[in-house]
Amino acid sequence: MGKPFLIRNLRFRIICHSLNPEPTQAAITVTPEQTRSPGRPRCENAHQALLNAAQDLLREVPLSGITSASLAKRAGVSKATLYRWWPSKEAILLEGYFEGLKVTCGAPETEDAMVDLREHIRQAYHAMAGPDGVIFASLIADGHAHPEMRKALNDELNSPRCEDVEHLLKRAVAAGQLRSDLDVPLVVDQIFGPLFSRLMTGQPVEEDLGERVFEMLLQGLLPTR
Amino acid sequence: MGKPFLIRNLRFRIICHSLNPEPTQAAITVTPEQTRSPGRPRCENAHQALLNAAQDLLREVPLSGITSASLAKRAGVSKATLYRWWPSKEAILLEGYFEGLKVTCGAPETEDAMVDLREHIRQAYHAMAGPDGVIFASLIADGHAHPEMRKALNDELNSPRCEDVEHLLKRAVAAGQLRSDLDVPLVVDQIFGPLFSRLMTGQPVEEDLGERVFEMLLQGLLPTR
DNA sequence: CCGTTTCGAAACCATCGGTTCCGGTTTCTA
DNA sequence: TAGAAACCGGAACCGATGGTTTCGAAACGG
Repeated sequence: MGKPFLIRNLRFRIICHSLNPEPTQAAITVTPEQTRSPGRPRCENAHQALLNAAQDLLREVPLSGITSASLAKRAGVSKATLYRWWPSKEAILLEGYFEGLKVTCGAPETEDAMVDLREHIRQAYHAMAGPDGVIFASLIADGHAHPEMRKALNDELNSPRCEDVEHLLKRAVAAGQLRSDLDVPLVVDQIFGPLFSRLMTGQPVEEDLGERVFEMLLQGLLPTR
Repeated sequence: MGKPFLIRNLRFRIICHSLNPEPTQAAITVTPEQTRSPGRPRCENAHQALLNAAQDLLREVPLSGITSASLAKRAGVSKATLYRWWPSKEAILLEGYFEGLKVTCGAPETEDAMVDLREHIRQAYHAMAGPDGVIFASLIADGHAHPEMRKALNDELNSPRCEDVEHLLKRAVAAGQLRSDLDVPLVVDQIFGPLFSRLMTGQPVEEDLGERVFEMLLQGLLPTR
């Protein structure tokens, strides 16, 4: 309950996310080779095996079917070890998920904010089409029962992504490419809202959904004036 | 797992929903007084007490904190009785939730489809501002682990509401009040998307969110031409 | 009075998240 | 070389929970 919810670290901007095989370079560096404490050093194997197991299981079984025992077993590690390094099942699953994210540091900002915006949205939606979206949805759903998890997901994924889009929107407004009286945060909700509604009600996220959403948003619903 | 997921009944169009005290008239009528089977008659008290307990607990404790035991205890009823009439905790919670919905059969269709649309959206968002929205969100989230629950929620709440809006949209299009080339289902996602994104990420749903969403959708993001 | 169905209480079972204990191992330091 | 310190795996363990079963008692109709 009141337990801390530590994710080992991660400090990078995530935009397009999708579970991918190659691990990211997000390892801790606790002051490089500081007075190494005595005793047997932690077995990095076990650590990585657990994180890999988390990623694998997230892809293979529905979140509700993953148990602490199955995690440990899959990693070939004892449950005790798991709980020595992570405070909860959610914590390790989330860290595994984060570790597997494809970190695509958003379209490299061309001169045209609208181009960036379009590409950004396309990528975000694209990453959520298919099984990866279902995983993300499960985690978000689980956040309802585990506030720390929700916070981590918001802080590390949702908020950064929203801020990026806000930034692009403001650029576009400044360039006169969008209305000057936009309620920017609301536009962000408009952009990603359909993604959530699809994911949370179990409807499919088509590949081109993001583009269609954005196009419709731009034009508006009123008849051409 | 493979258990049936029966909700006693309910066959009404729900538009604006929010837990309210007065129970709806949704009782079964098994062919009025058909050959009454022998044996002790079921205690309607216990039934209603359980449904009430479900509604009360949904309002008082987070979904994840409601247990089958607490339900039974609150209703002053044995757990065995609960499971005699409902196949799972989720089933009774959902039925209790449905029973408590304020059934407001959508704005009585004026001549102006746009007026109806606006009112419709306003009501839907209004019902989700505040604690009722959190309850709905919890149930949707829980649907991720319980497919039958998701289906029930979609069939009884989400889909009908979407169909209503689709209908209104088509009317507005026919009346020339909206673009004729609209992707209607996508517009529906646009309209309710922000509601989901707010609910699922734990952000507040402001009272006027629906109106703002709709207004922005109508105008579009492009500078006035 | 009997058969049938319900009810409540309590015991019961399996699962799961999480902890604890123990014996054994790997490292550092003295 | 001897601790001390930290790690590991295995297994027992705990408490909570969803769900079931058993049993005796009530409520009905015939």
